[in-house]
Amino acid sequence: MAERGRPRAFDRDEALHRAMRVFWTCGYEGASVSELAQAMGINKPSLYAAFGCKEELFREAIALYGREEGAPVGEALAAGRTARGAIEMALRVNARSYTNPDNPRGCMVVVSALAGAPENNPVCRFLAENRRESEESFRRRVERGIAEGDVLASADPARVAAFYATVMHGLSIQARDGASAAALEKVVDSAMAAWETVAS
Amino acid sequence: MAERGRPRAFDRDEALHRAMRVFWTCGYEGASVSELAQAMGINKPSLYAAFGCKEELFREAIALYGREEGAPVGEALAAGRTARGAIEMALRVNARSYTNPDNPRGCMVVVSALAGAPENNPVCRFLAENRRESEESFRRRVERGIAEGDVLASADPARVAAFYATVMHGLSIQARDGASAAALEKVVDSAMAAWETVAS
DNA sequence: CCATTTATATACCGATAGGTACAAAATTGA
DNA sequence: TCAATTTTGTACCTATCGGTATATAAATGG
Repeated sequence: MAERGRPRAFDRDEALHRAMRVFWTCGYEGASVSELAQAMGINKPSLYAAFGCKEELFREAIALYGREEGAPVGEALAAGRTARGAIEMALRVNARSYTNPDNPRGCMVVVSALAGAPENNPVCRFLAENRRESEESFRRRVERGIAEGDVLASADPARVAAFYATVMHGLSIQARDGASAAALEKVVDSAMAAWETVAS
Repeated sequence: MAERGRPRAFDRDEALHRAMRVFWTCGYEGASVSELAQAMGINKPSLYAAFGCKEELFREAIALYGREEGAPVGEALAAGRTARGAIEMALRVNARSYTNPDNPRGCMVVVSALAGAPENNPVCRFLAENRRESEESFRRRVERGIAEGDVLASADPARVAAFYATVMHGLSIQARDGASAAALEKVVDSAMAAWETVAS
């Protein structure tokens, strides 16, 4: 069970956290491997030995981001007693996260690779798939609301999900552009005002 | 008045159009100067002689984008007889543009440099400023609506502008992720349903 | 026809990109 | 103690990055 060779001298999880912040700040293409290694406090061969390649490191960083910043959103969605309350809480959790002074601005899944060189298309598609899944989770929550009776049976779950996903993604841009937490909360207020019409 | 030396063998405007499409597709960092020159049908020295440097070429491309894709939005804003109608039309014009099969997906100002390497921060800030101006134009249109009596005097123009700017920016992400024109139009329907509450 | 001016294409610049070879160091099992 | 295994740091690889020197070609003014 014990490890055989020379033990790793750095904390893999801590290093991944630091890499995540660099990608979150600079984006996938804007973060160089040298810069990543420096921020992680290791040399490049250690980085490659532990994480494979730049793209694999990025995918692990996104997975970590999902666990740390995305999980509270999923919990809010699940915990809300109505679909409306759940989606509102999910948006508010995001609004706080996007403007948290301890974090880079906006959602890492939105800001780190919206466009890129042709050879990096897999990274862009990976993030797009990630965003699609967020919208899916909104849709499923609306479906659950219909099943539980807190959403009209005539509502179109896909339409509701598309609208609130659009607002959520837009919040990342506003956050990057310097909007305050209070400003984003007001945007959420506005978006929720459409609920009765959107989910009808 | 006549030009003195050897005449330029390419159409500067046509070349700028082609550069714009490359930046729009790949983003600022994802578009290499070699790739740009190839798409423009010229060699790199011609590119540098005509446009200065990569960043200047990008800024000219954004200006061209504003003239071609942005102008109809400004016209829609100005032409609408009410603030509500004007903003709705602006969003619909964008929804069409973002999903136009002849164009790359989404708004070039949103997708081409949301994050980047530290040395490219000026480009990111330039685009952020561009987006801020879009939001400003929404705000001014709401103020005009108050002055003309089609918006309640109690409305908060900044709040209305922030909400619709958020939706507009979110539309770019949805478009990049493959949403259809019809899907984006439905999102606009949903956003407009919030008007009475947001502008009150 | 010739000097001047500007654009062209080729070939190149130093710097950095992502990624790795290699030898020394640090651990384990025997 | 010693072979086997893994990590470490240095130094390096090729390819490409943004950008340019240079010589030639094509125009104008005189």
